[in-house]
Amino acid sequence: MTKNFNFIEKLRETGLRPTKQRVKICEVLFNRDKTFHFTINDLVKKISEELNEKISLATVYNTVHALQKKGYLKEISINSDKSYFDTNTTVHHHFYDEDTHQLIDCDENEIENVNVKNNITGKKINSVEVLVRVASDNQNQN
Amino acid sequence: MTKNFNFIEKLRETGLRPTKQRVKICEVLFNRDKTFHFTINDLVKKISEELNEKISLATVYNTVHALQKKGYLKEISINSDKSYFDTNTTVHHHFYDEDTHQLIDCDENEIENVNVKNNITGKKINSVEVLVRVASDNQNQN
DNA sequence: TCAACAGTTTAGAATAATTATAATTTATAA
DNA sequence: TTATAAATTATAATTATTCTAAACTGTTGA
Ligand SMILES: [Mn+2]
Ligand SMILES: [Mn+2]
Ligand SMILES: [Zn+2]
Ligand SMILES: [Zn+2]
Repeated sequence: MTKNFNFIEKLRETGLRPTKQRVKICEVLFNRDKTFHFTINDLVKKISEELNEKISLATVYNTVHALQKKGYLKEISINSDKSYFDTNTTVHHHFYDEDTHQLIDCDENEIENVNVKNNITGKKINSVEVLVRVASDNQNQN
Repeated sequence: MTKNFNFIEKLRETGLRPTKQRVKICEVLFNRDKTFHFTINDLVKKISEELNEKISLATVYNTVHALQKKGYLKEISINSDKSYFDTNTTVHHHFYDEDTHQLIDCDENEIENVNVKNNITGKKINSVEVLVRVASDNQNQN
């Protein structure tokens, strides 16, 4: 989904009824310039900040999963206690800021092609992604 | 912790009292040749298979976290609904089999050094790890 | 246009992983 | 051996997520 778009048409095209809730969620997610990395909770917060209406938590889950299934969102796992989603659905690499718990896309040219020399027999490679964990310089472990 | 070891001494050295439960868990985890990737549930299952005594779930959680804090275990996130732990605590890469949900270490030479050209300013890189997602060749998406 | 029907929303219950609590037990230092 | 702090345990609490089932809405075709 591209920014500044008629999400009603876009949703209909992919077989999702363009309900009020879905259109609103799409606007929050896709009407932006940069990739958006979010948890369900982040999204719920954004919705209540940017919109008047409130959308039930179940609907936010339903819609995010529907959009993911249609290929408009991608799930990212960095932290096992909650799911992150990503409006950038391409195979790409991330920085993860361990201080702020923020995910940031790597630019194409920041990491060169990762070459996997041997694969597991009988399996095909679906994706090769790099996670770069960063933290502030003055480390204070306990 | 190395295999075939006196875990009583090893635990004491790191300031953990070598209780019966901890020693048993260490034996299950570290008396093996290959890296062990496991969920808490996997470990509980292994314990009840390989030992007579039963160890409470709370103690398994406590011990795994204690060992992790001391640097004998590493937490891996591939799937957001449960935590994986890894007896290989070095920075290394993984294959993740999306069919069987198995994590497998990459050999050193299977992926060459990943070069991160730009970093986020003010941050230091803690780790650079690759996740290769694989699945059986005959894909059946829905 | 508008009824019918499938698809969607919703509140709330259920589930599952994990963490907290608080009483009991154990390891160890004196 | 005893005192004390640390660890274990059963169980309750928490949190993210999914399920349920009733109410509601978007769409289709008469
Ligand atoms: Mn965690
Ligand atoms: Mn998942
Ligand atoms: Zn991203
Ligand atoms: Zn590993």
